[in-house]
Amino acid sequence: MAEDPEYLCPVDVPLHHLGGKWKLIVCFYLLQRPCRNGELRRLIPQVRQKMLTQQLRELEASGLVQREVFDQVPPKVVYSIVDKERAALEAVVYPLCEWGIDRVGRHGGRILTTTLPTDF
Amino acid sequence: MAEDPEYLCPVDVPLHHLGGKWKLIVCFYLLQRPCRNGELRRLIPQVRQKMLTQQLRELEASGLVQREVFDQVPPKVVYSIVDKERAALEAVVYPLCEWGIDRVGRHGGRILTTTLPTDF
DNA sequence: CAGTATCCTAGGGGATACTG
DNA sequence: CAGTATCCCCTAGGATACTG
Repeated sequence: MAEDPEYLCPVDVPLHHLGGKWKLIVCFYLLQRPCRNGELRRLIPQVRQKMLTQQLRELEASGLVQREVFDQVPPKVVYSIVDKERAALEAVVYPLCEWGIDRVGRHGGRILTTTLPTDF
Repeated sequence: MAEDPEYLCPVDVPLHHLGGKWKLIVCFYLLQRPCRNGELRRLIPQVRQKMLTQQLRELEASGLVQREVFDQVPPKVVYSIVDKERAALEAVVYPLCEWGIDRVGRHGGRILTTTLPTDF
């Protein structure tokens, strides 16, 4: 995540910005709608708070996710996809989703969550 | 890489099969044309032989890459994308490439290799 | 040429506890 | 609620050497 890094080839770029263990999953959910910290934790039960925070910060540093703090008690923080990056991000995440769905169809496996519950 | 794994969400699937440090990069080059072991090593100078072999084996296990051995001296081994998976793989790798190229255009950075030299 | 076989370490990431 | 702060483990992956 250096200033002006050199990438070996084009796919190297997304690898640097989305390569974390949880980043794509977080983006998958945030693309559906903005989420609070606790929502993301419930959507991704296996992730630890530390990791979630870290990955969110890195996505923020990449300019893909924005963090909005509401100054109130109890605290409220909402994460969302940066508007300007949404289209580009969708163009990369959706094909990944389709590949995933297509693949389990042809090779087996089970996908637990495809869409995000609206009232989560 | 279990038999019939459970995936949290659709992007989780590509994460499991393409999530290695070098897999996407290897696929990027193999999508252009079949390559020998040594070619891949020269194309990806940072990768260690051990890692290259390991990632290739995992791609093979995922049914994405096939390994052809020519029984001759000196040995010749050619890796290539499995025909049936090519279209699906392209549908996911190309958008990643475009995102990469688009992103360095808008945010800075330098991509060293975009296309593979034909006579490599 | 195309790999194994060892050895080893950095840091990614888990668990638990605490705070504004 | 939304996080830090520690501690610690483990394994992905690096370095080096050897082989059919």
